[in-house]
Order: sequence, then C-alpha cells, then structure tokens
Amino acid sequence: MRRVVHPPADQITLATVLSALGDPIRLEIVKVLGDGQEHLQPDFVVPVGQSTLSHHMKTLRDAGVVLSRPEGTRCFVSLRPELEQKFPGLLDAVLRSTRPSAVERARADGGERRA
Amino acid sequence: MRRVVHPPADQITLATVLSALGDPIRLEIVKVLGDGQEHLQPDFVVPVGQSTLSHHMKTLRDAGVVLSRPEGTRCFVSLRPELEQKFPGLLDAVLRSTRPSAVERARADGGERRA
DNA sequence: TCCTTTAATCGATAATCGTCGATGATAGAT
DNA sequence: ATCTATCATCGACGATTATCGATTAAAGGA
Repeated sequence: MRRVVHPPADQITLATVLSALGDPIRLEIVKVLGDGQEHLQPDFVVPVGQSTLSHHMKTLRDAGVVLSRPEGTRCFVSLRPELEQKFPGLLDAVLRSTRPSAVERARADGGERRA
Repeated sequence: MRRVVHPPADQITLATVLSALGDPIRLEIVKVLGDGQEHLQPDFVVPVGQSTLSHHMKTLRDAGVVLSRPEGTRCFVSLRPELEQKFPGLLDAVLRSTRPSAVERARADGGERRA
C-alpha cells in the first residue's frame, strides 16, 4: 500500500474537524467507524466511486479524524484516539446525533400500536 | 430590516449543521452566541467585511444553527433552541471544544511557576 | 515473472464557497 | 422629505471541493 501521512495531534483544529464531518458521505464513514473497530474501504457503503471514497478518506485523515494503517495490500481505517483528548465528547455527540432519537422514532411510527 | 427566512426544524440535517460550524469565522460567531444572549452584528469581531459577515449569518441561519430576529433597523441573533432537541449535547460539545482544555493551558504555560 | 488485489494519485470538470465593494431595503431620527 | 444606521442582496472573482475514469504503487499469489 502507498505511504499515507497523518497530521501531528497538536495541529488538529476544531474547524477542520467539523468541516470534515460536515458531509453526508464522510459522516456515513465515521458512523461505521463508530463501532471502534478497524474497517476497510469495502465496509463503507456509499454512493461514490472508489477514487472518490479514497479522497474522502484523505480528507478525514488530513483533518485528524481517522487513522489509516496500511498492511499488505490493504489499509485499515479507524477513528483517531487523540480526537477524544483534544475535543472531549465531540465525536460521541456527533455519533449520537447520527442515530434517530426516541422522539423521532415515535414520530416515524405514526399512530401505530406497538407490535 | 429585510425579511429573513428560517428552515423548519424537521429539515435541519446534521451534515449541514456540522458544515456550517466548520469554518473559523462562523465558529467565532457561535462562540459569542454561546452565552445564550441575543447579539447584533457588531458584537462579532471577525476579520471580514460587513457583507461577508452577513453571508456567514445566512449560512448559519439556513443550517438551522441561529435565529435572526429583526427589530426596527437592527437584527438580533441567537442560537436556535430547537438544535438542542434535534442533536442533544452537540452544540455544548462544540462550544467546550472552542475553549482551551486544562492540559492545553498547562502546555501554554510552559515551565512557568504559577504566579 | 506475471497476474491480481487494494487503495492512493493524477488530470479534468462542474459546482460550491469565501470574499469584496456596491447597492437596496427598512426603520428611525431630524 | 431627507438623512442615517443596520443589515440583506447582487454581481464578480478566485479558491476550494466533489466527482469521475484512468493510472500507478505496493504487496501477495500463481
């Protein structure tokens, strides 16, 4: 796998992180990574081509959101742990926000009786 | 003051909110609004012209982050309360992240003895 | 050595964004 | 009726971004 670079933790900025997260495709990627596991590109089911997905990955990597670990011909991706130190609770709040809330689930149910 | 429009709460999306917050100027605006009070444009000290500031305000408004309340010739701006219902804890996490953490303050102190 | 796989990079294109100065709209004051 | 203050809108510009298909790099397997 090709060489990939990560920014040092001290030059990760909030604006850049939020900007990186402010895209539906990248939000979906982060949502998948939210399980704390490492993932490969095929794990992210997004409606874009491979090169575009790779580009989004670079955006997240450059922003300091994800970590890319090349191994053999593959590249394992995970959430970058330093993010929690720098911006405590931020990623959690974002991940919680990607899940429908109780009131939204109720609204989606409409008037249905519970099964 | 001219008529301003706000999106209905149910069409505020996470990606759009994060994208709106992912800019240093707008982050500064939100930081000022973090005191929970209403503010006028002159309260935001940002290195851009008036028309650009107004444009950023529109971006935040369209994303559902802020509320604009025209009164007379002025326009009071505040954080939009529905945001907390939709994405609980998100704005708080962002606002906390705009403030330097304890470890960062210690680092900035360098080896200095405390006064 | 050649083939396959995975993912980064390149070059191109269209769309979006941040910025500015100028103008316009609205309300209040003189 | 005019002037002034506040802020939204307009038109233009350059910069950045999202996207694609094609290519390249690196490693593994045949």
